[in-house]
Amino acid sequence: VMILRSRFLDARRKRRNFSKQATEILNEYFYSHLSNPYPSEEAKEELAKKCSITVSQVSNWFGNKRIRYKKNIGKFQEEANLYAAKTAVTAAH
Amino acid sequence: EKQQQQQLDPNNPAANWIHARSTRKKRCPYTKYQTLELEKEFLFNMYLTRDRRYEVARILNLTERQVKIWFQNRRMKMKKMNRERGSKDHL
DNA sequence: ACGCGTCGTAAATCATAGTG
DNA sequence: ACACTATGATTTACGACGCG
Repeated sequence: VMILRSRFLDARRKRRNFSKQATEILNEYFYSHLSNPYPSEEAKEELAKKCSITVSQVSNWFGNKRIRYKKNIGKFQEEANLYAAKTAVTAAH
Repeated sequence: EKQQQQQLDPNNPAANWIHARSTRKKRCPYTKYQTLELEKEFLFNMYLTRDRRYEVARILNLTERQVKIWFQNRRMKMKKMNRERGSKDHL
């Protein structure tokens, strides 16, 4: 019984990558708030809803993104430019 | 004081959100045995008395501070699990 | 002031998914 | 099939703040 339980709990680590659209939304927020990429609880809830993921998953995503971005800004330069251009177009309306 | 730059420029690392205390101890994963014993203790009681904390720390060769923090983290984990278990418990 | 509580996070690590 | 990398989740360790 304990074995079955532990297997079930370990299954939490079974994961699927987020959808392309979800990643798109998260990246848009991240790069448009690059000076302070810390969404409020409310912002997290909104992002979670738009991405169809949980608030915890949004927190995980930002935690991972911040540290990985910081660790290698160069690697994300292209991505940063892409989203900067995208939000610029959106802002231009 | 530090001066903040703009975020509009992609060339700008835009980094005031770089914390990291240099004095912070590097995370060291606990052994299977340590974790198992801590879990058993947590099952017994979610909150430690000072005496139990001293004993657990001594037996597992951890500092009292590490044990205290482990319990704090464990309670947060339980809270998170309950939160997710409550919103939808199908299966 | 002390000391332990929660909350949010950094950083490292884990485990698996994705890719060439 | 098999390395190797990307990515989401979990695990230690604190800082900030609250309360008795």
